[in-house]
Amino acid sequence: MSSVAGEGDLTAKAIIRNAALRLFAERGPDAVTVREIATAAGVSPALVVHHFGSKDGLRAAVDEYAGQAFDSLFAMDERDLAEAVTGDSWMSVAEMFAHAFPHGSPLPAYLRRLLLVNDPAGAALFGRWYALTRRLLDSMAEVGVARPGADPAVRAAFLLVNDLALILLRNPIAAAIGVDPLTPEGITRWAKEVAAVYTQGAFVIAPGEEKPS
Amino acid sequence: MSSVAGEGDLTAKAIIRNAALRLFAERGPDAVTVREIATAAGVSPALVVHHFGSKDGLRAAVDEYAGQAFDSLFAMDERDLAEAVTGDSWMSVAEMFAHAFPHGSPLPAYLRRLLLVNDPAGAALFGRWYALTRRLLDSMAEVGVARPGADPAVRAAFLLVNDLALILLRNPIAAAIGVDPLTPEGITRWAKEVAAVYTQGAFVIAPGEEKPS
DNA sequence: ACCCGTGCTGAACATCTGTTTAGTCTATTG
DNA sequence: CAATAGACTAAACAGATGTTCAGCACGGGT
Repeated sequence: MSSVAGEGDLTAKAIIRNAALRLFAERGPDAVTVREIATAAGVSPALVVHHFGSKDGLRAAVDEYAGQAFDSLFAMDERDLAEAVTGDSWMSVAEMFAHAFPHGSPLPAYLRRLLLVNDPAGAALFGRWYALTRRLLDSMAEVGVARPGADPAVRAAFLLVNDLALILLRNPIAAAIGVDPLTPEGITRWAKEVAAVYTQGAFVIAPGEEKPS
Repeated sequence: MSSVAGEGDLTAKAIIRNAALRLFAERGPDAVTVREIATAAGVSPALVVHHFGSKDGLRAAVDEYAGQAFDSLFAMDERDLAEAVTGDSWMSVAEMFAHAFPHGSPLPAYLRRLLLVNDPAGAALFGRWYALTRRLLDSMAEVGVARPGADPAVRAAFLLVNDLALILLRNPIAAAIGVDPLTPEGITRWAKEVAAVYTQGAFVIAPGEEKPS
């Protein structure tokens, strides 16, 4: 009996990749040894380099695998863009995450690593999401459901990073509010408050009392 | 001539700590070797363990040093809380960061690492900032400059993580909007848009068209 | 003058790392 | 059946890493 249960009839190569993905997401590729990955996958260390050439090859394979998962999410978003514009409300990246990835998936944590380390793959992903956010916001402004704002470039970035912050700071948030915000219950509660702030605002200024500066 | 210039008459121990702080912030403690730190500080590898006992000891010393820097920021915020409540506007953590730490300081990147890894020190820091945010928000609501919101716990977390996201995603944001948001110019442009969203909202709903679900 | 503690170093050590090598097992093909 | 190919492994190897050790320089106290 290997240490991996429930992997079904996956090929050993896939089992190794999955184990690496999970370990990389949790602790980062540099802090994980080939021997650890091999043990987690229930194989010998030599087999992982047999299948992936080297640890860097495995890292690349995991990057590509995760990238495809994120891109499929991205494509789904693209497809529903028109619906989102005319539809009822703002569908956040975090909501899509919570909806698309089953509980316990290592992908949110992997995305966190990707964005916070200065990884070019993470920068590219952020760039694509930013472009999408800008387009979506423009469309919504045309229809009249979004205020354009004085500085659309910054506004789009603001809305996007607010979204990503939920994924990046998932654990501290969970500790603070008492519920994991990437679970169905958590994301519902979170989205409700986000919608309130984005439609009604959070602060009040007496008319004409703009910041002078 | 050592490789370190402008360190003045700092003690060697302090020079080592500063070099370690910078390297840890950039690449993470695990990816930095004792020999690299020693070279950057212009001393021998043996001296760093002579002063700090071990690499882990150095890590702890750097953690404590950075923690004190963050806490001083925190205290400053606490002192100005009353002023902030009655004052003109929301002073974000990011604004305080941009204001308090000179350009090129490794501390923002260090905070990023602290929050990224599931470090208890990072969790504690987040917890303190969260408590402060809640208190601040309550006070502002009493005075009437902030809407309380239906779910104050979530709303405070939302506002806080939006703030931290600016620090965490500094580099991708800079690439997207073309200006580093932690520079004086960047933070001004950013804060203006944040204030607009927080006071006027970003989206419009026709009255009575609340999300049904 | 002597000693002693402190800052500091070069060299060595033990361990852990990614990787290689030689070889076993198993299934498929001729 | 023999042979070939690919999945897989145990053991070893070279390099890097954290750490230790023995000793040097040097300043202050007796």
